[in-house]
Amino acid sequence: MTPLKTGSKTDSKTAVKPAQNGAHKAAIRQENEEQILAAAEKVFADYGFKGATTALIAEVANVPKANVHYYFSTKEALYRRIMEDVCDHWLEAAMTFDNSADPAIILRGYIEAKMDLSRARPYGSRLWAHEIIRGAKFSSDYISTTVKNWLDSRVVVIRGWIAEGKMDHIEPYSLMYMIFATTQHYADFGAQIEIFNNDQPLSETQFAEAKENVVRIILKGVGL
Amino acid sequence: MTPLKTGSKTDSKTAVKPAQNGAHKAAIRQENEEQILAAAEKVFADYGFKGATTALIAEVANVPKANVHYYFSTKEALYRRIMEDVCDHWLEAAMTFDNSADPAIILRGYIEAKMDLSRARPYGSRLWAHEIIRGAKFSSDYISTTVKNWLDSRVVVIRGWIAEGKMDHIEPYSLMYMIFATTQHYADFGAQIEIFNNDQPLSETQFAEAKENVVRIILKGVGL
DNA sequence: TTTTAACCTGACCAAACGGTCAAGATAAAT
DNA sequence: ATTTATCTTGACCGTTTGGTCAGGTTAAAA
Repeated sequence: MTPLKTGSKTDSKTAVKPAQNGAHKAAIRQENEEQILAAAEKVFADYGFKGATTALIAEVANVPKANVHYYFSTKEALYRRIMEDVCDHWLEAAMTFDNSADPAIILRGYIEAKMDLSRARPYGSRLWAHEIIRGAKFSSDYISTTVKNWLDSRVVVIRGWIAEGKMDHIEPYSLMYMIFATTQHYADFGAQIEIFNNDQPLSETQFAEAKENVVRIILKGVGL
Repeated sequence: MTPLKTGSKTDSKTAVKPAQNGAHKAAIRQENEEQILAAAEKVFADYGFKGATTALIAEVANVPKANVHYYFSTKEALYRRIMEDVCDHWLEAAMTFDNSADPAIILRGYIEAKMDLSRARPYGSRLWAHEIIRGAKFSSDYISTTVKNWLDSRVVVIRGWIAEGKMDHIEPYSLMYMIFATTQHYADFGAQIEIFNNDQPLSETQFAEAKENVVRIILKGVGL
């Protein structure tokens, strides 16, 4: 049933890439790390840091448990590494919220970017949810510096729009929390939405419509 | 430091209530159950089902671990019991979404009720979040029957409003998901909001303002 | 007062936990 | 061909886990 993992993997590798200056070893490392990281992201997203087990991560990654510890010294190191990845992706979406264009265009772009991120990397969003629900033990520094600075600067931008009469007088933090909540909801509560949708995941069309609805309600809601 | 728990508790009880037909025993049971349930709700909310430990629940409840198992046979039984309580409270809030009045009044009432519930019982909201993030293992039946029926009936009501021209043509599910997400966010992501709020929990005034902002954005956003 | 039923809990257990390690396998460098 | 460095993993270890239980205490009933 189960083929000889190491053997077959090695064979296919050497067949494709004939040992060019240590490239094979590097490839092995990269592939295993990616496999373990992907598995860990899923398991941590399901059970949180405490509830996740290295044994399950190893099983999902399809490697022996000892190999997980060969590439990542501890469970916490693995968790932190994944949190970094999640934060990097969040920052990418955050970049779309610049100050170079029309408020409606900026907000629409940011909401759509966050919704797309939720759909593309639901495990990352859920992992973040676990992290915050538990009290942001590992990431309070990141939130109170990077994220808070970013958020506060966006709040200034929004206050500017309000002062210029471009949108309604809405407390910017409330608006941003609303965007956070709504966009991440489609990842974090995906299981619930799927049940409501007659046990079917949202289709691409449905998701696109949901995105458009969210954008429309929020933009109109703040007078844009 | 620590007073004799059983002794002092018993004394105060007998002093107040002189053994009227087994009332004392019943009171002990009720008090212990409540203490354990409150502790378990907090611990499960922090760590989820798998991550929570009966030892920690016992510690928070200030009873020996064996006593937890005396009142609740298994960890799962305890978890299910708390989930029932959470669902009951959710149903109460759901009741405010009836069909007897003006759409704006109904939606405002429902949003405010959900926000208030989030603030009054944040642990319940977080527990629910854990449950759904993990894939609704324990509550998929409840969601696919009770909650889905309720939601579908509300969707019909909203479609009625749209047909009558009372509000914009918005996909009702998107709107409801938005309300779910936003109202629960203030409980589930309370730790994050607290950091953004300069490490201070939202004051009553701030929370009231947030509530009003949410109501205004959504009502205006759907054309009410 | 005696009996009975409920409550209480320290001590214990098998299983699962995160993590270690020695010994072997593989591939790069010499 | 040999050495060296990296990758691989079954077996193992101390701790924590959910759950049990015998023996005790307390309060209600007889």
